[in-house]
Amino acid sequence: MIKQVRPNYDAPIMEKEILEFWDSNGIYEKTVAHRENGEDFYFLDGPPYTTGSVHLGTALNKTIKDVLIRYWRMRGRNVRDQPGFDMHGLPIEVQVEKKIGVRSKQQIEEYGIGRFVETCSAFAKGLMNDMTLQFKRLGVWMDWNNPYRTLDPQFIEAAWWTLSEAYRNGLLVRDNRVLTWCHRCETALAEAEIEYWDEDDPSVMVEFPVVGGDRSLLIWTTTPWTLPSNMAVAAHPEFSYALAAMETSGGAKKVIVLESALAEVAKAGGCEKWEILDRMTGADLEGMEYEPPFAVPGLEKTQWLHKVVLADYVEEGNTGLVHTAPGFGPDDFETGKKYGLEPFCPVGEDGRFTDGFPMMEGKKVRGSNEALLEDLDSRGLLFSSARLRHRYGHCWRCKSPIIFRNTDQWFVKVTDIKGRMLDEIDRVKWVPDWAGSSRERNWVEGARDWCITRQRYWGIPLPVWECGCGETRVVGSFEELSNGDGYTEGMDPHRPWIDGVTFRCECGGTMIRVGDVLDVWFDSGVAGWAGLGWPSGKDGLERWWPARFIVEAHDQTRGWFYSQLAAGVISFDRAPYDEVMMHGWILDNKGQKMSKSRGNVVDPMDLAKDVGADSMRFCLLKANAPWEDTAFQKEMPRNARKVLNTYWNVVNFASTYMNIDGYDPSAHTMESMSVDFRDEDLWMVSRTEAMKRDVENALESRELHRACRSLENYILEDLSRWYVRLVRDRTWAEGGDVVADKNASYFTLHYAIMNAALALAPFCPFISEEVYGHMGGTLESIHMEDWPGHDPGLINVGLEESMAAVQEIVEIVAAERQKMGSKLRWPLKAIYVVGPEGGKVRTFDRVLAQQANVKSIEYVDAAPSPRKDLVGTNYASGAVFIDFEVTPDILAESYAREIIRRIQQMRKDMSLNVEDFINCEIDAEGEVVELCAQWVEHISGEVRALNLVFCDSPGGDEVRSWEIMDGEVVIGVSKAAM
RNA sequence: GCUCCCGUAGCCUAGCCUGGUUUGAGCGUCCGGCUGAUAACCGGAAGGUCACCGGUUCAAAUCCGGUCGGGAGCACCA
Repeated sequence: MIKQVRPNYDAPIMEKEILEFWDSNGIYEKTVAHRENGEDFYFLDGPPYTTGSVHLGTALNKTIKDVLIRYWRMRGRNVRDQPGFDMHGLPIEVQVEKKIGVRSKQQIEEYGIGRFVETCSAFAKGLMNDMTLQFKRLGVWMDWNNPYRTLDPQFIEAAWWTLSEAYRNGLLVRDNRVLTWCHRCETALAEAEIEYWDEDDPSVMVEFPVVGGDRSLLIWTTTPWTLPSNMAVAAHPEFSYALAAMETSGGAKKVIVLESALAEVAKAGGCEKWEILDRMTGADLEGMEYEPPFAVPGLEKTQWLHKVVLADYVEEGNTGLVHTAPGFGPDDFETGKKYGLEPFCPVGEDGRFTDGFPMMEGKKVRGSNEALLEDLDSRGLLFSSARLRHRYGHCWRCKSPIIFRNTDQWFVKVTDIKGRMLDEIDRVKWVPDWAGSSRERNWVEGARDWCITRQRYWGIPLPVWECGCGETRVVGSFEELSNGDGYTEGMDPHRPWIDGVTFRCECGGTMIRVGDVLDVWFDSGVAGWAGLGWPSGKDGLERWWPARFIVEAHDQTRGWFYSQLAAGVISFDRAPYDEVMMHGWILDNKGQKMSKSRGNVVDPMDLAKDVGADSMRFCLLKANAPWEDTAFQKEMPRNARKVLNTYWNVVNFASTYMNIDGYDPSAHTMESMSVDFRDEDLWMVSRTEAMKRDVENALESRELHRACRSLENYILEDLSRWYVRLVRDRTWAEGGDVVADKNASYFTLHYAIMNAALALAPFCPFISEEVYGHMGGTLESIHMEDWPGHDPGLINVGLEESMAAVQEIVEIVAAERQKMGSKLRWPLKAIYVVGPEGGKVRTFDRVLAQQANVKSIEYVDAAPSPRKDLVGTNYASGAVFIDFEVTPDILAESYAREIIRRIQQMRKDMSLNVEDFINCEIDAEGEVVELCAQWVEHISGEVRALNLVFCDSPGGDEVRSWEIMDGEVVIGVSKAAM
């Protein structure tokens, strides 16, 4: 049976009720169970980092997932929809540090690693719960009671297993390299963890006096603090260098620099003239020995120490001679290796000088710049000193400037499996195609070995144990771990507890775990099997793996798309997904990234509170192609709400009258109604089938914006603005002879509303549920329904063309009326449709007459002869002539309709029910009364008046004076006693 | 320097793959209308060098090449 919906679309309240309905009736669980025999479909959720609050981008992300999952369920699939959360890592650690008031690793260790890790864990879980509530409010249906969490022991075991596979295949190695380092977090950082912005730094040229000569090599640097670690000077073998004599502010100098840089160098040194004394190539300089800028006591003298070496990365800028500190520069490190220079790195993990450089021991490196420069200056070695603004890297979490440092780290040898990864990119389906063929491919081609170790606490512990004898063991399961000393059943595998587990080495020594934890980017890379309980159980993997579909924002090209690809190739020699969809970001209205510091953040929860989650979802989806970034405009949610509100109004209209007439949708079928359909009903059915076809095609091609636009167009144009307008009269017709015709319109209206609800269900799960429940849906929830496939046999192109022509003529008539000052309420005498297209229009004769409000329509081959009151207009496939002559009959009908309109307004103002009867008394000028005489019966019928009389002083419950066509009319209305 | 995406009205965009009426919508603005869906709704008007230049073609917003601008990523940043 049909239940009337509440008159106003109050989405926030309605949605809360639906959430409550879902919750207390276990609708989600029942829907999942409903499909348990369907085809298995492994959807894999990319785990959001537990920040505690869902931003618009995350909302879009989960909305896309929810839409597709609901759609697949409607298509009968048994979708695995476990959500995930990324819960380890530096971001949580940094927040916890702030919370408990510590600022360094040393303080954390004093606080106790165990306490610290437990705090991180509890903190992350709390944030996860906050986010879960927000996702639920947005209508996202996932298995919220059973998320995979990267902090779970089972998840950790899966990561260990993957690393042990990597080790077994020679893809996990320890290496000594120069890497980006955060001195505050005291850990290595990956390139992805570095944020760049401008920083003011020294820009200095320093003289390195050549041993046994009167000249100096001139180098340029922006990091004076690396000078104590200088071990060589690099020159390009083919560049041309010059020995030049200069008269500088610091006195007469002889320097060796790149010849082409002489002018710049001289300018920096405050000298206008110079003389070139000699020329040489870089190769000629090789082996030239110089005095290091700082005396470093412990530095072992080797063959190439403090000599000019050759390197072809040297560029033709600055002095052309590059200060080389193998402990602090990736290139320097490589050069050092080539020349047998052991990296000298007198800087600790905390970014302070060690006793390796006693002069500055204990001082922060960047803070030592000035003192070092002063020292150089006092010795006459500072050739020039300036400041430079340049892009500099910073730690993504604590914003400290990063430094380069030479350390031991563990690497996944991505460079060894690059070929396989690229093959897999080709095999996987990417949406859009270029996300894979260009973007992901481009990233993988340029990828370097992946440094997966971090010197921190809150993360998956590196499962590597080492013995002093050089023996290494990589643990791949808890079962293997249980063989260790110090293992206890059910122990938390996090630090510090895991650090207490040791293994007996074959040499008799003790194997101790390497203290590092994993880069959090590695965590989520193994989600595809970690969530399935692998490796401790294999059923899940065999049943579900690999993931059929994943979808994330484009930043995951180098994040999750990549980490999964690498982990998948390592573990299973394939990409762990079949289809990857990429989506864009939600930016602010100017196209800038939303961020707290910019103060331009829009909170999805506010939108849900304001216009409802359905409107929020709909506006995000319809705004743009999913893979494009969207500049969020504040009117977007309001516009989306307008679409849903219009739909709601249609349902309100339909449910009101169907309810009054006791219409039972289950008593009719398309077949049984077929004899009663009017052509406009068949037109509406045709439009409905086309809409379903379009929405389905768009869902299959992941063009969700097109699906939304089809729905919007259907609801606004076809259903609301046209069909409802057409069927109004039929809806309130009364009497036995109109029942069949009315039922045909009800059936069609109901069919349209229900199909719209079904097609809308994945996108706007709340309003569709509410409508379904009120319009006689037979299942407990619309989300258990099957997808409403379309019937091509019901699509009638000819009928649609006819209707389009009629709509066009109605628009023309309306436009011409406006020009002529003729209200739609006043009937027109006639219109003439000229041209061969008349036949098309004729199908909808009645519709045209009614909607344009014309008394007569004539189809003619040629334009009628011109006369007064006849106006002609051309349209797409013909012409229309409108006869604006006002006859007494037309004037009478116009008056009648004006009066009807006023009485209806009064009924409404009096809050009468649609079914109530009234009595009317009307006072008007004699001429008007005369004209209306023949219309009294019609007026009475339209306004449900039992008695309608003209008199001099009208009375009633409500009396009002109106101005109609320059004359005064007084109308009195009373509710009639029944 | 390299790669990718984007550029259509004041704003946000459709159309581009697959060339073909006068480039469509929405928002905003102005004017009007309608109203037994009504704290709604509808119509009309103004507003476009389809970023620019060149090419292919009978025909280019659409295909090709280049330029400029915006964004993202890579490399570099001693």
